[in-house]
Amino acid sequence: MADKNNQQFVKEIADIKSDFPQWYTDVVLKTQLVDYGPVKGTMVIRPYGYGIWENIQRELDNRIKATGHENAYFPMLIPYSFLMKEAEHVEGFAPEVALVTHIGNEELPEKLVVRPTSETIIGNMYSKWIQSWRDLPVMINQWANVVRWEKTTRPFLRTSEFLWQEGHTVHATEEEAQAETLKMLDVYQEFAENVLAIPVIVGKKSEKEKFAGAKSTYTMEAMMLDGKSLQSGTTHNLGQNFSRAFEIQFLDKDGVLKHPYQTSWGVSTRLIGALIMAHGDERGLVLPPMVAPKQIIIIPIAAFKGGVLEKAQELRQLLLASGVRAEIDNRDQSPGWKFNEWEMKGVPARIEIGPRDIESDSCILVRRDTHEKKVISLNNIGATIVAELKDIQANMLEKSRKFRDSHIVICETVDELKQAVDSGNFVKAMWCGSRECEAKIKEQTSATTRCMPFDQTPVGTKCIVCGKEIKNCEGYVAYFAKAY
RNA sequence: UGAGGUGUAGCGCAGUUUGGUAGCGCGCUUGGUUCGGGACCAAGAGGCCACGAGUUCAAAUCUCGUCACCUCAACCA
Repeated sequence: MADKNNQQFVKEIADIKSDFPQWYTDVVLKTQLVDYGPVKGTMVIRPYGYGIWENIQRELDNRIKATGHENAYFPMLIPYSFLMKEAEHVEGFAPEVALVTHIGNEELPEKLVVRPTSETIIGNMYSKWIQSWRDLPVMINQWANVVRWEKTTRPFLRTSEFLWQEGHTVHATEEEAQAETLKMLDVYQEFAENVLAIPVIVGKKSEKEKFAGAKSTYTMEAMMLDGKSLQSGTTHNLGQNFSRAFEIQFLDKDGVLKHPYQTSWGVSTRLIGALIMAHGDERGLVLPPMVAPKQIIIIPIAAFKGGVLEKAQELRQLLLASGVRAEIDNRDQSPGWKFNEWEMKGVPARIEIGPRDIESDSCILVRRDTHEKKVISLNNIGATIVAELKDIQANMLEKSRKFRDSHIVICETVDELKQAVDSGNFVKAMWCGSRECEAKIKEQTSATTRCMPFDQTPVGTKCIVCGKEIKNCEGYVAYFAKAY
């Protein structure tokens, strides 16, 4: 386990703001969340990193089921012809799909794609499953891996293969589909804020940024510590695009054969990247208690002295009984070494227990988020720790929210916008909605349209680019930022 | 694909200018002393110097070629 050069690591991450991607990569690798795979852009998620994903999965799966969805599984290999059925979809995905063309030495009669997303194969099945209005809605979710051959990759943020959850629903009416699209965005937002402690900005994607094949796409955008935006989850209203392409039809109550309306929505292992970059500090990761694989690490001091280890084990049992994920680090290393190791890995709090504490029936608690150190009594320790973890979770969200809110700038000119995004801010501005103006901003500032928030209270009267008057809902309030 | 850079021990690097047969730090192993913020002593293990072909008595080092990776640009639900 203890096989990394930590001193070097601390030096490397000393200046977090000036070289964020490097810091990020180092944190990811040195904390042993992930390893590079043998194929370019693939990653091996190590047990500690996977532990985070398991907690994310559990919490999110509960929420997905609570909103009426069921889990299912569809094949990884999809006939290439399926992908071609929806024009925008194939155009969007074809450049980055991996193809299976041979089995052994024999060429396949039809190429297969390794799924980049499952709308097509699921659409194909839905066309067989759905006949009547009584079959609707269909509310299915899948936990799976997908492959997208991006040109450049970064661990967790953009990898050739990643794990995700994709929901695919079918509804009788357009209204129901739109309601589902917005409901799942709500679920994602609540999850991001209460579980990941990451406040997000939600809204609608521009035409340019929407999902290939969707009628409209909604997003939650999270601000990273360097002021760049990370698209952390999306929900799509697919309209009838796929139901027409895959000939999904149902006989409605009125006796008319209709194409149903569909949605899809997903979040991925990218969320782990979001956690790292939204909460990390100069010592490494900071994980919110809800997703931390270990919530409390107990470090025995002078464990070779009689009674210390026994006391630590007793303490751990008390915490386990209170539902706290607690572990003892009894490795043969100095205490200081262990403190740094577990801080780097982001464990929300640690407990030190040594001969002095045992005498006074207490222990020392050190929080990862505030570095606060205090003596706590061993009496009723389970309840004390549960409350403390709850406070850490809340404090992390609060801290992130303050950071985000203080890095949103309202701008009225492109120059202002450029300066603001260059110094690590999100920009809120008026936009006429034209593709030309959107393209100009990207060209001149390298910032992109992140979303049009639901709250459209105007922050000006003219388009930030072309200066056109915006009135009567002809334009939008939009967020702009550099993005990962 | 455009421009630049790097390949030497598990990780990070020095050595290349001026050719002489392999080094440093961390990590790892063993034994001992330690343990409340990255402990110390001693003894060890570990390398086809990216690959290939030249030049030379002699190549990590010089020449030519190949491959891989990284950064920036471009691309990126």
